[in-house]
Amino acid sequence: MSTDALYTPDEIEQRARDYWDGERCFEVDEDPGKDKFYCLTMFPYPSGQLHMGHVRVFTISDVIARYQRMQGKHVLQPMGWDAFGMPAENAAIKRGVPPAEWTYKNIDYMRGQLKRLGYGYDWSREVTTCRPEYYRWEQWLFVRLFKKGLVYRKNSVVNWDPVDQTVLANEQVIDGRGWRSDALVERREIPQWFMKITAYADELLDQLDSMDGWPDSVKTMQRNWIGRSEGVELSFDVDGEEEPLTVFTTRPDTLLGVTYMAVAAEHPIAQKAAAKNAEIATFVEECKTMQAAEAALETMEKKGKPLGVFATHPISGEKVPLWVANFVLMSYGTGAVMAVPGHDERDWEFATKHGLPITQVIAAGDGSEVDVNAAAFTERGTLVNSGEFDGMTSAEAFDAIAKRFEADGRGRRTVNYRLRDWGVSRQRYWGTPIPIIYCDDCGAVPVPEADLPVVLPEDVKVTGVGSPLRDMPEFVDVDCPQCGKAARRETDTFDTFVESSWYFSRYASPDSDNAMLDERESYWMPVDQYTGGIEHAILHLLYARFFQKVMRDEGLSAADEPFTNLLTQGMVLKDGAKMSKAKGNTVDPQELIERYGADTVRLFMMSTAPPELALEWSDDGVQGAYRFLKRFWHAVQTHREAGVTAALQISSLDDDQKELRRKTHQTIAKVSDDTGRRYKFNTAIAAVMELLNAINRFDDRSEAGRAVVQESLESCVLLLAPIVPHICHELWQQLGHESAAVDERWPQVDEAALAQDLIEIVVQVNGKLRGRISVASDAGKDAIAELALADENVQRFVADKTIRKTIVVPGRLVNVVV
RNA sequence: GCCCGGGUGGCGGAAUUGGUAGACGCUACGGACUUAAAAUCCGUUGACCGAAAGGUCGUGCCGGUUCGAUUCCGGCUCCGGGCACCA
Repeated sequence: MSTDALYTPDEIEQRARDYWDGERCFEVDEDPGKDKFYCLTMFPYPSGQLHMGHVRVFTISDVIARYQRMQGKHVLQPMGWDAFGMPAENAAIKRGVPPAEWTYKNIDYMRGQLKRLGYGYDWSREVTTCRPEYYRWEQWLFVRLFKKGLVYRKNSVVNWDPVDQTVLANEQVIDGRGWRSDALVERREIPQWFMKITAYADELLDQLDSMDGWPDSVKTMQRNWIGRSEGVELSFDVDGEEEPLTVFTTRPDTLLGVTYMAVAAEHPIAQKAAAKNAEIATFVEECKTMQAAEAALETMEKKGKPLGVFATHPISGEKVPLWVANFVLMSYGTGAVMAVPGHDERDWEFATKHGLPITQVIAAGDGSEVDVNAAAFTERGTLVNSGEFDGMTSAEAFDAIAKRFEADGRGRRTVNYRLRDWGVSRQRYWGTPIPIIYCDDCGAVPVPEADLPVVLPEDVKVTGVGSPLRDMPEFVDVDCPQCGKAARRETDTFDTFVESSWYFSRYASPDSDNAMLDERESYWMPVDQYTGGIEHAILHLLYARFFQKVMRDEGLSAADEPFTNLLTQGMVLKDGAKMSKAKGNTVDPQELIERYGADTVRLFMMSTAPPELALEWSDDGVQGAYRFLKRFWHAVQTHREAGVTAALQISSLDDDQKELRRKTHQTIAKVSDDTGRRYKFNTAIAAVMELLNAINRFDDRSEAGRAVVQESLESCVLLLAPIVPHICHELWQQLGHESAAVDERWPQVDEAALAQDLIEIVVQVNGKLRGRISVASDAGKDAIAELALADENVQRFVADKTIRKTIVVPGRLVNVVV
C-alpha cells in the first residue's frame, strides 16, 4: 500500500477543521423558516486544562448536535465559561497571579483544546461570566427583584475560621477544621442576601409532572428536595415565657405521644437557661463548633441537655420537659420541635439514650402487635391513649386535631417545604459584586440602574486573609444613591450558581448591550437538549429553573422551563475512582489527542459506556478505538483502489450481496434508533463495527458486489459522522462526493432490503435451551410448534413425558412445558 | 443519617416491551507475516464435566411471582452521586 493511503489523523483533522472554519459551518442566525434545535452542554469552569470529564460531556453533546443537523435541523451549539469561583482565588494565593489574569489565560488555552477536538460550536456567541458585559445583567435583575420583594437580607450560618478570620466553604472544612489553618471551625451567623425561591416552590414542584424529557431520577430528587409536606403549626405554652413555643408537625395525629420538646442552641429559651446554668452554657458553646453542612449534622452524635423548663401539652395539659439539642437548627423552621419517640425514629433514639418516656398513641391499622419500646412505629394507624381521639384513623385524627387548634386559635394547617430560600452572598473576592450600598440613614439601597455595572476591580492582591475588596476604599466608599451621604458598598459577591442560572438564555443574544435578553431569546429558548453531570441534578438545575420563571415573570422570556430534554452523564473513573488531581489518577486529554488524534479520543469516549454510566478509563481501550479507525480507513482505501464503482442494481443481486445489503440496512435502523432516540452511542458504534467486519469478510469484486460495498461504506461514514467527524469528512470525499459530510442528510432505511425468508427460532423445554430451528418468516404458530417438536435434541427431552403446554412467541422462541 | 443511582466473564460493557445471558471492544493465549521487533491478519477465550455430541452451573446476597426473571415484587449488602459556600 502506498504511504499516502496511511491513516494520518493530524493532517486529516486539520483539513476537516479548516473546511468547517472556512465555511463557518456552525455559526447560526435566527431563521424563523427553519426548525431550530438548541443543543447545550453545561459550560465549564476554566480550571486550566480540559479533563476527561469535559471531553466526555462535550463529545456527547456534539454527537447529538451533529446528528440533529443531519436530520435537517437548524442547530445552535454554543460554548462559554463559568469563570468566577474559588480556584482562581486559590491560584492567586499560591502564585500571586491576579484571578482575572489566571482565568483569562486558562480560557484561551482551553478554547484551543476545544477547537482541536472538533466540536461544532458557534464561537461568535461565546459567553464569559466574569466580564462586566455579562454580570451587569444579573446585578440589574437582582435590583429588580429587590424592588419586587423577591430578595431580602437575614442572618444565616457560615463556617468561620477563627485563625484566618475568613469564611470557609464546606469543601474547605476537613474533619471540622480549616484546610489551611487547621483551626476548629465555628458556626457564625452573619447577615446575608437571599432570593425567595420558596415563592416558586409549588410551581417548581408541579411542573416536574409534565417534564417528560427529564430522567425520572432527577425529577424524584428535585421533588424530595423541595419536600412539600402538609401539616399543622401549633403552639405550646412554656412556663415563665410570654411567647408560646411554635412547632410544625406533619403528624398531628401523634400529638398525645409528645413526651419532650427540643430547641436549638441559639433559641432564646436555651440562651436564657444557659445564663443560669454552667452545664447548659458549656453545651450551648459546644454546639457552636458544629459544621454548617447537613451531612455532617445528620451523621454526628445526637446530643442534648435538659433545660429544667417545661411546656404545657395543649391537649392533655401535662408538663413536657424542654431540652436543648444539637440537631435542631435555629435557622430552619421555628428552631423548636416536638418529639414523639413512639412514632419517630430520631426521637426514639434520643429518648432511649436519655431515658425519656416513650408512649404509644398509634396502633397498627391491621391490628398486629406494636411494641414502641423495641422500635418506633412510624406507620399510620388507629389512635390509642389519646383520650377523645381514640379509635380515629390517623387521617381522621389529623383533621380533628387541626380543627381543634384552629378553633382555639392555637394553631393552623399549613404547608411546609424542605426547600429553603437561596442564600446568594459569598464572602469572596472573585465573583459578581452584589449591587447594594449601605447607608446609615437609608439602610440597604440598591445601586441605581444607571450606575450599573458595579465593576469588580481586577488588579488586586489576594492573600487568603480577609477580603481584598474591603481593603479598597475606592471600591467601598461611595455616596448613598438616595440621600447623597457617605455610605459603604457591599463587599460580598454572588454565589457562582447565579451566573450559571441564566447563561443559557444569554447565548441567544450574547452581544445585547441594552437588555439582559432580547427578541432572539424567543427563537432559541427553551434549550432542546441539555447535557451535563448528574452531580448537578439538584442545585444548578433547580436554580436555573427558578431563574427561568423569574425572567418569565419579568417579561424577559415566554418559556416556563429552560430545558426540554435533559441528559445526565456519569463520571470518568480510573481504577474505580473519580479522576482528580488530588488522587493523582488523571489522564491528560491533550497528550492523547496529540498521539492518536481527536477522532480516536471521541470514539473511545463514546464506545466504551452509555452516557449515563460511569466510564472506566482504559489505555488499551483507546488503542482499540485507534485500531478501528485504521481498519475503517483501510477498508475505504482498498475499495477505492479497485477503481470507480458502478451504480447499484438492487433487482439483480445474489444471496451474499443481498445479505450484506440487509446487514447495511439493519445497521442503519439500529444506529438511527441508538443515536436519535436512545442515546446509546456505545451500541451504535458496536453495530457499525459489526457492519465493517462484514464488509471486510465480503470478498466479491464483481461490479454488483462493489456497488453493494460502496453503499455499505457510505452508510458507515454517515452513521459515524457525528462521532468521528474528521475522518468521515475525508472518507466521504474519497468515496466520490463533492459535498461535505457535515451537510449530508442521515441515511434512510430501505425496508425492502430487510426482508428475510427464513428466520431462526429457539426451542426450550421447561425454559431450558434445547435446540434451534429454521422456519419461514411467515410461518403460523402451529407450524412452528410442530417443527420445534421434530427437533432431534428436543425429542430427547420430551420423548417419554407428557406435554402440558407449548408456548410459541413468533419470531423468538418456542417453550415446551413437560 | 436522608434522597437518587449502580452491582452481569480476566476487564469496559450488550441483552430496547418478562423470551437465546455475555453483542462489540479490550486483555490473554496460539498461529501467519518478518532476519528481528512493531504494525497487521487469522483462531481460541464465563466456570465445570465430556474424546465429541452434548450436559450442569452461572447476572452482588436471601426469598417470591411466572411456562420463562439480568429484567417485576419484598428484604439485605457493597459501591458511587447529592445534601444547600466545590463547580
